[in-house]
Amino acid sequence: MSRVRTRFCPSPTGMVHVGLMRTALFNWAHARHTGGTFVFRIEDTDAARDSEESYRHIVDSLRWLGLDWDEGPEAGGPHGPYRQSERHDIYREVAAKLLAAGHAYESFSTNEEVDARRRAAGQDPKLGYDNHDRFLTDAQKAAFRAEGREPVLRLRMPDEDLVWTDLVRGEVRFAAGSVPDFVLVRGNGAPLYPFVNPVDDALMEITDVLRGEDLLPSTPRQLALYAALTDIGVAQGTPRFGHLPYVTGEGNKKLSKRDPQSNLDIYRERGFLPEGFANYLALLGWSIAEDRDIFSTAEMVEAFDVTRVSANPARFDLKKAEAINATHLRALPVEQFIERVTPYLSAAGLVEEQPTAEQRRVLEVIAPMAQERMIVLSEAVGLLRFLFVEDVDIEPAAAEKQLAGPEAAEVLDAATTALQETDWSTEAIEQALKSALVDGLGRKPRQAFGPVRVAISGRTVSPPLYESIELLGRDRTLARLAAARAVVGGAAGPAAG
RNA sequence: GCCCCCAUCGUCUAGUGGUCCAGGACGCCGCCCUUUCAAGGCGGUAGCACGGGUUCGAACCCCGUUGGGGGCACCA
Repeated sequence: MSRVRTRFCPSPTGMVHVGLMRTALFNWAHARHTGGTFVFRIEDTDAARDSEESYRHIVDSLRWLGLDWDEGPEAGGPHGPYRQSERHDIYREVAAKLLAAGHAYESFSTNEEVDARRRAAGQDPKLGYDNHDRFLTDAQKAAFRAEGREPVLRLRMPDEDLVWTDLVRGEVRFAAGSVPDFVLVRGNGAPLYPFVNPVDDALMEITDVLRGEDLLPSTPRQLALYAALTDIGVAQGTPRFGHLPYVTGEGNKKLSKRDPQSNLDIYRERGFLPEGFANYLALLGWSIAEDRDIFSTAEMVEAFDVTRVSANPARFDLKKAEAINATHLRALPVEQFIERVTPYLSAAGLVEEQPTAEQRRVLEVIAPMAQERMIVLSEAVGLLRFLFVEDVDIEPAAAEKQLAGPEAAEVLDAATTALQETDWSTEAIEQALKSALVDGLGRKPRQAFGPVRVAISGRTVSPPLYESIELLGRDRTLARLAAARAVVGGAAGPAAG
């Protein structure tokens, strides 16, 4: 068997859909697993909707996920150009051959005429084109042209069942006659997707076509086209097809472009790790083993087998995606974690783009503790802000929960006293607070440390307390205790005095 | 309407005739740990859509029903 060649051929319109990236991932993994070639092609035959911006966006998304292509835009290759907008001469030539060989014919019927004929025959107009123009005489064609009509080019469908063995679904069969002759080229000469897609696949010698289930009903037409292309020497044969299950959203509907959940960018922006997101995407229809669902992209490549892809639609489950990502996040070496989190902190104005030595020091200490409290990178901003600002804004909900009543005042006062005197090390701070609050005041740990945590971080969730206080330094810590003390109100304590 | 695809816990899946009174993960619930919240550890909840076959034996094979989804353009 020849080397596997897969392709990813999006049309650059609008945003990047997670389902699209799942398709890219599976094609890529299949090529990599088999030691084959991954081809990237741009299907920009619709000038009205395609945009350069969208093209850049797709390229950027592929790179983010780590999906590299062997042939395609910016990589070149022996079968270029890899943008359909630059291949019109090829399509024109192939169309002419198909017409000359009798596989295609000129069709002049308008939709209205087809409709009328269906109705007249007592049939449902939804049946579509009726192959009426298959055997038009030259005189008839000339007459239509004289009327000013421009024919479309249609493929003559074979008179036999169209069957293939789908890589993920097994045998699929469409009965002879159930698919009408379809349009290859418009009246104005513009080639259409059902034509150019197989032509390019044939010319680029694609052996395995993995695509969305939505394209499954068009496969019989492609099979017929392939047969014709093979006959005229444009194709070497018909590729294998594998139809990947839908990615669905809430309910069971296919995740639409309009659903915000379908936009890859929101995951990138929230700080999903590419390897974490790819891991989750892979789980949408594929599994690596019975008892495991965390794996690297390299491990996926090692184990991927298209044949084992599920035919069931897969619901996009944000919770699970987050859990998978959190696992990858925690597994990151600290250095890497810092590197990845820094752009988020810097964008929020908390650290320099190149963190200063002091910022760097703080990050190195806090990173391991922050890492296991986060799901996505962007959460670092909220979690670590208190370490990089002078004064902290206390979240209203946190204040309400921990800074109300005389108990809170007592705790803050005692903590202030204790921290004024102690040595400034994690251990000393721990000792000072424990003896002042737990032993001295007789508070349960959660009541003792809750108010202090809110005072210093402004939130009820923060990295571990003693380490945080140490990093903050005595001055800022005392100032924040005082500020929190003012929020609590009531009897003046030592800090307010 | 026609054609096609799909059918195991709420969700994603493992399972390819016996080792399955169905395994894992997410979620949810409980417990432990504990300096809040997490994380981590332990445990629990919950499923083979239905009906017929085939077979000594069916989650697995066949047929049907029901349910869900998708496609039926001179869009891609």
